[in-house]
Amino acid sequence: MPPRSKAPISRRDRPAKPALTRQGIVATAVTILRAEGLAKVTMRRLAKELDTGPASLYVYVANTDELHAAMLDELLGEVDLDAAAHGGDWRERLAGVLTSYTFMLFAHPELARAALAARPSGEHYLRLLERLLSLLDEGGVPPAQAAWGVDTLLQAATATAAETSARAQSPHADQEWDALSEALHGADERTHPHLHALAAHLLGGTPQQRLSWHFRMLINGIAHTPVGDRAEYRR
Amino acid sequence: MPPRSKAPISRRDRPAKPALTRQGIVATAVTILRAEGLAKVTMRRLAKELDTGPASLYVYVANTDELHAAMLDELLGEVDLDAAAHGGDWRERLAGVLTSYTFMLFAHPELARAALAARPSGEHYLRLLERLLSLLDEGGVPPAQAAWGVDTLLQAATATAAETSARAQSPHADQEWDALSEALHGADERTHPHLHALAAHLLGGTPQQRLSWHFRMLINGIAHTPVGDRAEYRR
DNA sequence: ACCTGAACACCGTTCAAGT
DNA sequence: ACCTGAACACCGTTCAAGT
Repeated sequence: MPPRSKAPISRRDRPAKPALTRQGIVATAVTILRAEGLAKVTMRRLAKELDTGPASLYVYVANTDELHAAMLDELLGEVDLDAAAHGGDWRERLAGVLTSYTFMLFAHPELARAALAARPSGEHYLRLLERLLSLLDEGGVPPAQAAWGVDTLLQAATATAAETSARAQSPHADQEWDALSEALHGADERTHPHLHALAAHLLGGTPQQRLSWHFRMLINGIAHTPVGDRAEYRR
Repeated sequence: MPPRSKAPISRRDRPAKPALTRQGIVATAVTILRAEGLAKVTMRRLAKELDTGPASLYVYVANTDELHAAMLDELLGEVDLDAAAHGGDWRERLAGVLTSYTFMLFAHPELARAALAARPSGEHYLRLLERLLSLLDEGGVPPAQAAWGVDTLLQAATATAAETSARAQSPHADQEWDALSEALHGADERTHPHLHALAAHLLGGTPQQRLSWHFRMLINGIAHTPVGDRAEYRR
């Protein structure tokens, strides 16, 4: 508890200004994120919201990247760790948790990009890791593979959200996708035979279908690829 | 060839200012990137380098993200498409190309983050896609799996570079990694049994070992996971 | 130790006006 | 059509000085 304030009475006409805390800063940042998006969560704006100057924030937060990581951990609290728990096998439940994680990032998409730069290390992140590891353990996946595997699972989910978000956001992103689509459909059969033949497959499928295949594919790969120096492939 | 200039002679004391072109803009951007990093590649700085105002660039480039994508395609020309071609099987050669791609991004790490937001669609990108598809075809991977698979392979490589880059860059990044390391090693055995047991595995391995396993794992997964609505897992 | 005002050194993008 | 000066509306971070 802080000592009783010695501030002069002349401060009386403002509502009691709450003391700055790391928690309060992060909570306010998340509020702005939900209401106006990550672009508006700047040190200056945050300071204004907290009725102080930007310099004051640096007592509690090292820099913008660290702030983003802390915000992500806060949001990780929303992830449903028991998604698809209804009697499916471990793989379905694992995919369910990952899908819940991905959808959370879809809802706050700009944060996904930031998440690749600065991974969170807060309690919600640890809880998520623990849950993923327990599901892999349940499936009998060897510990070394499981440990490296969770990293790749979260990376895939985060990167997918980061990609999808960017496209959904800017009005220019559509044009870029069109450019790729046109390039693939117009691929020269002689110089790029595979692109030419697979254009439809490359661009096909709904985001949901591709995400679902992606998780299944990773789970298969993780379960069947031993850690070790020598390259070992199945079959 | 442009028409002979009608500019008045009074312009004589400057070295002939080259006409703006998209190619020239991207080339200059890459030069600044190599010399000073992506943070210095701003519209204003680029304009100054090209002896014009920032507004002029918007005739050729829609926005900063699009510029980044074009720069990445330029750098993609450096990727060795025949890496590890010395008689290894298709999987080793595939991993070799992906490693070459990843190392290129390690050298220009900030661009990797940007690459997730705006995928390139230039000739070098198409060449890379074509090569990856041909190797998967050589391995007999079914077309639908190969098409979705290349996306995940490039995503994994790009995301890995984006993560690694951020850590290598900021002086604060070390502290963040330490925070995660400490959190994992200090995980409570009762509440987080798997984290506690696997802390060493989670943090272990060299980046090279993990990357190599990652690619092997993906190749296994892609080769053995059929596309389809029903969840199908091996074994 | 914690907090702050002010400053430093910049940004991306738009738009009306020119050629 | 292409190009531009100027403006709009901002940034992150540091630091000396205060309490």
